[in-house]
Amino acid sequence: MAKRNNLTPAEWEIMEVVWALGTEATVREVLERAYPKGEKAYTTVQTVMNTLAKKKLLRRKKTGMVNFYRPTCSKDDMARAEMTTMVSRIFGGSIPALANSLLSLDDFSLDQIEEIKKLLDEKARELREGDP
Amino acid sequence: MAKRNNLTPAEWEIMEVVWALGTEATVREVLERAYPKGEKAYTTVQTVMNTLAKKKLLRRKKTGMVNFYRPTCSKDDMARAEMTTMVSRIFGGSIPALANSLLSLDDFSLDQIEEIKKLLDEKARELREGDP
DNA sequence: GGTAAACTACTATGTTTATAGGAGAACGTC
DNA sequence: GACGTTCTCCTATAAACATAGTAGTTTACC
Repeated sequence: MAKRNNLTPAEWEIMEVVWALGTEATVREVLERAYPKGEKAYTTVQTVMNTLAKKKLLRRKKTGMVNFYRPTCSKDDMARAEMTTMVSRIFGGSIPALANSLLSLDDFSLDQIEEIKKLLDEKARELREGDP
Repeated sequence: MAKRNNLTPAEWEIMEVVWALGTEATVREVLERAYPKGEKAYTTVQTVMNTLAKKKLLRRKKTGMVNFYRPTCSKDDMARAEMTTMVSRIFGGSIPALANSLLSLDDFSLDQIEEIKKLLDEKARELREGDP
């Protein structure tokens, strides 16, 4: 597995847009999508995207004079990585402990609980069949 | 000013120990518990604890010449806050989305699934009794 | 072929994080 | 009552983060 790269809030904001844009994106595209009212400068976005490239979360390829950036991993992958970090830092590696905290976040309806239990059963079945 | 309070890794490390120590703690106690082999300097721990006090996560009270620090919130509270931040930043505010990501973590075991199902049952019982 | 637009690369500033050293005050002990 | 220990407070450094300006290069158009 790759190395431990956690994203800053600004980096997340940019990555969200890159993921949303699909295959690849230029600085200008990201800028216009993320900050249509000019909330950030072109060069700011550029700098963030370059540090993301340095962190190997975007791959940069120049075509003509323009750099195209393409994500090296999916948002799901990144989310999982972030979750893993959180589980280990905050919940001592215990996913149930996180789940417990999650349960107290919001009031869950009985329906939601049932639904999650179904998901868990499904996952359990997968696990049993996957490596018996 | 808004209460924008997320903990850095170093701050978490210190808070963990303070919580573990119980009611209140001095810098030296935390130092000895957290870094028994002198991995960090006394003043480093002190600085972190002071920034935690500035962030209102520890309350500082001087008795004689010694400062005693006591947490202003529980670890659970803090974990919840962190989770909330994460849910909104990464999962667009959707707890189910987070749950889904959680389920795809690869070190998810059958035992853990059982444990979480128990938690869900408990929560469901609470809901039925508390909210008829 | 000159000019404006868009782009890149490099650099800069201010802030936060992480770590720690030094000066000086208070306390216990002999 | 001087001495060493332990504490606080203030200050300092280096790295990372957030934001952006400048200079110079390429392209597109008239």
